[in-house]
Amino acid sequence: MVALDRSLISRLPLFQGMTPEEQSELLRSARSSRYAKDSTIFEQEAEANSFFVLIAGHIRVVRTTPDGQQVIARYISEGEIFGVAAALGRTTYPATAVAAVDCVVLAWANSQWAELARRFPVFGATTYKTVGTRLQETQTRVVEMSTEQVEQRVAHALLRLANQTGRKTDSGIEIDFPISRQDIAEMTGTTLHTVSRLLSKWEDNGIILSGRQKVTVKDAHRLVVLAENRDKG
Amino acid sequence: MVALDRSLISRLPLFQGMTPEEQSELLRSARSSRYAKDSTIFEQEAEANSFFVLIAGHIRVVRTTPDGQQVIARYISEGEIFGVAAALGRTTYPATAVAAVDCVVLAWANSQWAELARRFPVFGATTYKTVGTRLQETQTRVVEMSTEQVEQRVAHALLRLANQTGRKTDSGIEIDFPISRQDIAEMTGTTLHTVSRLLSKWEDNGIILSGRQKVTVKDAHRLVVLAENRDKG
DNA sequence: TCCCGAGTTTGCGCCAGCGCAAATTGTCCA
DNA sequence: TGGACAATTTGCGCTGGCGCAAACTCGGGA
Repeated sequence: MVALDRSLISRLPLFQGMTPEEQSELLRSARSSRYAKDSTIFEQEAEANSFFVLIAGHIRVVRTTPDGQQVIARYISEGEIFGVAAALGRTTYPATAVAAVDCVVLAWANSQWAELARRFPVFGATTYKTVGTRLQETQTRVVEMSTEQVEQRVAHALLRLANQTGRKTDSGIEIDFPISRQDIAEMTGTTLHTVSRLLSKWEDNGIILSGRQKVTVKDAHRLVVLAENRDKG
Repeated sequence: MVALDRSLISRLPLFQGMTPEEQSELLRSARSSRYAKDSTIFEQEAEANSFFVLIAGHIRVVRTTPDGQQVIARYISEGEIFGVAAALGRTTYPATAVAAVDCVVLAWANSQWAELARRFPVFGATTYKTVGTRLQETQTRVVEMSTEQVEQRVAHALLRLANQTGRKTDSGIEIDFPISRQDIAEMTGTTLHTVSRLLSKWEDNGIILSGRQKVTVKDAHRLVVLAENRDKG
């Protein structure tokens, strides 16, 4: 359990449009915890008891196939709600959530969902909207997997990461958490080898900078061209 | 506009748990229409004014890429709600909905959503649950596209169609609406040529029967083996 | 009934990207 | 400071499935 200042959460969009009193009340009904890098918040197939809001850090949501292959469903950023499929009728978590860096998380029991959604309509509405948005995004991903080459998909993935979690540095936009070639492969449906080859090429071309578990986008514009073009780069 | 008997809808799960009076009221606030085979219910990118429930028929939901390629997002069956992404915060439809056969559809103005969800909590709850389920299903599809071979994906797609919309005939389970090789290709991220080759092979092996825009699953069990096996069939 | 066109089948060549293997490099910990 | 290990890079050969092209075949409308 972690003591949380209200100021930590009042900056998050999810809690905008609530009075300070409401924010405090919402906070009181939650329990908060820290998760160390690489620790698991919840496990696929486990009984879903809680839903969560990420206060600080980055979380990787992973689906594992029966034969052990992993696919990254999405990364969760600060202020996002997650583990809610359960609040929408599921009884088990459909994926595993792992802290990509040290994280701070708020959790509520699922049984509180109806009550909270009633008391804080903004909260409920935002959640439904979020789920709708994720459905759209996931369908977009299906379209990409169906119609694009690997190079385009990887370019798209990097651009998305840079937009959502990018941190401006003097050499470009750096992805804000450790991410391996394998991770990128699991986001795009390819192998770490192919990702490595692509990143090497792009680094030679001055489009990105990369190191161990690190990618910096130097020239987003050219990456967009790669992502959209149907020809070779 | 089509005159609708309440008995037409009272059998649908979506309207279970409502009193006959509520059902009638819900019906009165909707407008109903018929759509001929191949006609469009709504178009991708168009302003989203309404959401819908399919009363009879089958609807194909399609996403088109900027360069004109199509991907089938899903098929809608009787009793399902669709075109709701708008009710969840979007202002335009993310896909195009086309009648796969002659259809009967109920429609409500988006502006009625909040009111209806308030008056008929079951209706709202079912919808949110549906969206959650579709998110799961779509993510499953991403996993399949990432980890499975084309043959397995096509087998999975056929099994899903057979389960959801299959009609028992004396020779097996027949998919209940006209579906072309091209359609199956757009569901699985491959080409009609590859689908055709697979179906031919499976027909030779006695697993399916197929004709023009028609597929009948004769031996679902062997299809499951193909869908799950990592080896060749 | 015949004809036309959409839907389907099938052959052939090719290549993007995978699988395997081995070398290389950065990082953390003792 | 020196391993030791994890992450990354890179070479090489192979193949699943795509693209193209052509032939074929239903089914419905004139």
